[in-house]
Amino acid sequence: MARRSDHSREELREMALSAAEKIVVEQGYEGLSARKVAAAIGYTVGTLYLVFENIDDLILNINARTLDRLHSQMAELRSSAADPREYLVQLGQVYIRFADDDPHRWALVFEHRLADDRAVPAWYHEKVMRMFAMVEAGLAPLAEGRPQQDITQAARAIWGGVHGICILALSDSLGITGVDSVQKLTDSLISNYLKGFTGA
Amino acid sequence: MARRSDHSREELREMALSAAEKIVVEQGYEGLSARKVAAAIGYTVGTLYLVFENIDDLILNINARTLDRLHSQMAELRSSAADPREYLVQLGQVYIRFADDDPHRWALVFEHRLADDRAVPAWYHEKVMRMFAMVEAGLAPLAEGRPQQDITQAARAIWGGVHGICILALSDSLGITGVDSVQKLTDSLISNYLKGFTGA
DNA sequence: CTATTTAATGAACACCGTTCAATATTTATT
DNA sequence: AATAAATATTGAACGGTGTTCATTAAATAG
Repeated sequence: MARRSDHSREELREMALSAAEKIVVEQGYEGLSARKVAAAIGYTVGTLYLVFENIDDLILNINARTLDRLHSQMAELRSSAADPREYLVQLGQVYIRFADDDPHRWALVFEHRLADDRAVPAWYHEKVMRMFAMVEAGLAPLAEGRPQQDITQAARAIWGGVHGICILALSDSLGITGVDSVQKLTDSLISNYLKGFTGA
Repeated sequence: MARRSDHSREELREMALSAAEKIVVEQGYEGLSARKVAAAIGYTVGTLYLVFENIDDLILNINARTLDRLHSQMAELRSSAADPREYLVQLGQVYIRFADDDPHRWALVFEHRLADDRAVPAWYHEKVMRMFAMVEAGLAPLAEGRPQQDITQAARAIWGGVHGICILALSDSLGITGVDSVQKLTDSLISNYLKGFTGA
C-alpha cells in the first residue's frame, strides 16, 4: 500500500492532531504515543513522521491549539468590560474554568518540556505572549500615568500567580477541593494585588 | 552472584537515591532511568526493584528530599523576622533562588505526575503542607484578629502565586531573563498582595 | 503498455519499566 | 568438614516507547 493520496499532507496533520487531542483528553499525557495516534487515523507510524518532525513537534501543535482555545475564551470576555477590576477577576476565572473543564488538555501544555536547550518556536511563544497582552490591556485603565514597565510587571505577576494556583490546585497540593475554592483563591490573589497596585 | 550483603537495604536505598539525584541534577527528568541508577550504584535493575516499589516510588523519594532541602532553607530565615512583610518577601526569594540554583531537581517535583488516580502518600503531602504552614506563620502578625480562614487563604494565594511565577520564568514563558527579574516579580506579587490584604 | 515517480509501509534499533525463574553465596544443620 | 537450607542478586524476557529508512505498491507520465 502506497500512494493512496486519500488525504493531503494538511488533512493528515489535521486528522493526527484531532486524534491526538482526543487521546490526551481521555488518557492524559502518559496515554499519548505515536503508534496510537497513527492507528487512530488509520495510518502507520511512518506516515506520522512524514507530517510531524517528531513527537515533540506534534505535542507542540496540540498545545498551540489549546492556547488558541484559551485565548478565544478570554477574548469573549472583552465586551463586558465594566469595572476593570471585575474584568481582571473574570479573566482569572476563565483561566481556572478552562483548566478545570479539561485538565488533561491543559496539563499537556505544562507537562511537556522540550528536551535540553531547544527553545520554543517564535510562533508558539507569540501565542503565550498574546495572553499576557490581554491582561496588560485589562490592567491599563487602572494604571493611567504609570510607566508601561509597571503594567507589564503587574500583568506577569498576576497571570503567573493565577497559573501557580491553578497548577497547585489541580495537583491537589493546596488541600482544597472543587473549582469554587480555586476561584475564590484567584479572586483573592487578583483583588488584593490590585488593591496594592492601585494603592486603594 | 547473589547474597553479597555488601550493603543493607537501607544503604541500598540511600545509594540509589543519591545516584538518582545526581542523574536528575545533571540530565534532568528525561535522563533518569532505572537501569542508569542501578548501574551507577553497581547493581542491576532487579535489585532496585527490591528496594523501591517502582520508578514512581523512587522519584517520590527524591522529591521528598527536595522538599526537605527547600524547607530547611526556608526555616533558616526564621531568625531574622524583623518586619513581617519583609520576611514574607524573603521567603519568596528563598523559593526562587532554590529553584534557580538547581532547576532540574526542582522541576522533578512538578514534572512528575503519578499516574491515573493514585494519590500522593500522606507523609509526602505533609511535607508540602509544612511549607504553607510557614507562610501562614509569617502572615499571622499581619492578620491579627482575623479568622484563621483568611490567613490560610492568603498563604495559599501567595505561595501558589510565587510558584506560578517561578514555573513560568523557568520555562521562559515570561519573556524575562535572569534571576533578578524573577525576584522582582515575586516581590511585586507579595508586596502588593500584602498591601491589599492588610488594607494599607 | 511500460517506466517513472512517490505515498505509505513496517521491520529494525535502541531505549524504557517491570517481572521472576535461575543462580551463587551465605548461613544452619548434620 | 560436608551437606542442606535459606536468600541476596541477577539478567533474560515481555511489551511498550520514539525514530529511521529500505522496500513496496499505487498513481502518473511517456
